[in-house]
Amino acid sequence: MADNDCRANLIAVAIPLFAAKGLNGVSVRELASAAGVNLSMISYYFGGKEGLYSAVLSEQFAILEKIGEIEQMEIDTLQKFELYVRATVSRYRKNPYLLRFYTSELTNPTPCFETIVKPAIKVVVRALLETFSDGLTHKRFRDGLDPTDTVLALAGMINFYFLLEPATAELFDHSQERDEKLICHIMDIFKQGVLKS
Amino acid sequence: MADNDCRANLIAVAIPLFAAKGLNGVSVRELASAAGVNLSMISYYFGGKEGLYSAVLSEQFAILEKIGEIEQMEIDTLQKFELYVRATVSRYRKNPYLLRFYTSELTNPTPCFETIVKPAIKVVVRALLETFSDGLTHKRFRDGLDPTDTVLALAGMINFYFLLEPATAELFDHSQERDEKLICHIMDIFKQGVLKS
DNA sequence: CAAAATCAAACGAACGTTTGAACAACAGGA
DNA sequence: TCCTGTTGTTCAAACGTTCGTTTGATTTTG
Repeated sequence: MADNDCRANLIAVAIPLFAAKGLNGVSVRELASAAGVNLSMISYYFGGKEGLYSAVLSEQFAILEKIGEIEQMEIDTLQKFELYVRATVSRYRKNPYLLRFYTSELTNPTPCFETIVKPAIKVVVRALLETFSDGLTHKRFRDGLDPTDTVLALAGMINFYFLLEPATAELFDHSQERDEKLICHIMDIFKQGVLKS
Repeated sequence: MADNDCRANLIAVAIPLFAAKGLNGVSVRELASAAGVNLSMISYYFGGKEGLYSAVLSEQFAILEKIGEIEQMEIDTLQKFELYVRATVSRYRKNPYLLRFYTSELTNPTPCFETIVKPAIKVVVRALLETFSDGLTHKRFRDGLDPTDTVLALAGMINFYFLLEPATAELFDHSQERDEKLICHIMDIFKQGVLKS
């Protein structure tokens, strides 16, 4: 077995298992046999099951930090918001497990919530809030909008769509082919609402 | 101890415990000692830990079924949507644990997901979809809106706000006093969007 | 006194972790 | 080239603990 195959294998098989069943739903024996390694390797490389879980979460949420860069770009405010939506969709497509860890930690937090998840979420929220205040100074928005409610509304629209997928897969078409339409619809509702003008 | 105190006590203490830690995160000993009863009472009354969890979920999601009634009302389509948002907010305020079970089952499903959670979600989604098609026939909406994306957008805005609370409580004011403002903001964005007209 | 409810105790199974031996790779000294 | 000691990995086995459930006796109820 090559240099870090054992360690890398464990992380690779741990991602879908932890995502599907949560930290308490997977045993070290299940993880080890799925990776084809001895179960003591988990303690050897990660200091225990929670260490492996923590390593998985660090890797997963590192991707999320890049959202902060959008705010720095020299583009229109609404394009920034659209970029955020597009980045979120492609992130969930590339990594179908991130949202599971995301919401699992929100509802049933482990020690990783405070150290890994919460800071990552704050980075995203702060970037969205700054983008909104950026749009306010450019007078792109109508009056009376609350910054918090507005950015959470946008984030909610896109995140909830993927969160609900396990329950509504038979009801709706959640396939990747519809993503472009979905993005346009969400941005349309965000920008213009649903009323007849 | 009165007639069903033991059984009722177990359900009462199980709600916050299961909501916070999930099915696998709570032990029967923790449940029994929190309820002040013998741990064998769980098997006696519910046939096991999963039976108690199933009883809790049945009770929690029974509340959700009432959403279907909104669609039957003889009011304006947009008032129906607002009623849905208001019912959702007051439901989460009255029962702060429902959303935890909701999202916990979505991300880390137990056997209860197929039997209890999924059907309850479908009832809500179907009611929202019918309300939307109701609005289409009354020509209340602008053209080109996708039914699915539109109702999921509304549901996402309101649900995500509460889902994110554990992570953003220090960043935002999630207090009950802001609920009325929140509802108005969400309905405003849903109806008119954010752009300057 | 029968039936239902409650209890302390024990059950076997599964849990996460640790142990000490076995193994591989590789260095420097003869 | 061979030997040898070291270091880093891997392994089967066992560790003590906790798990969910069951048992059989005891108490409460009608």
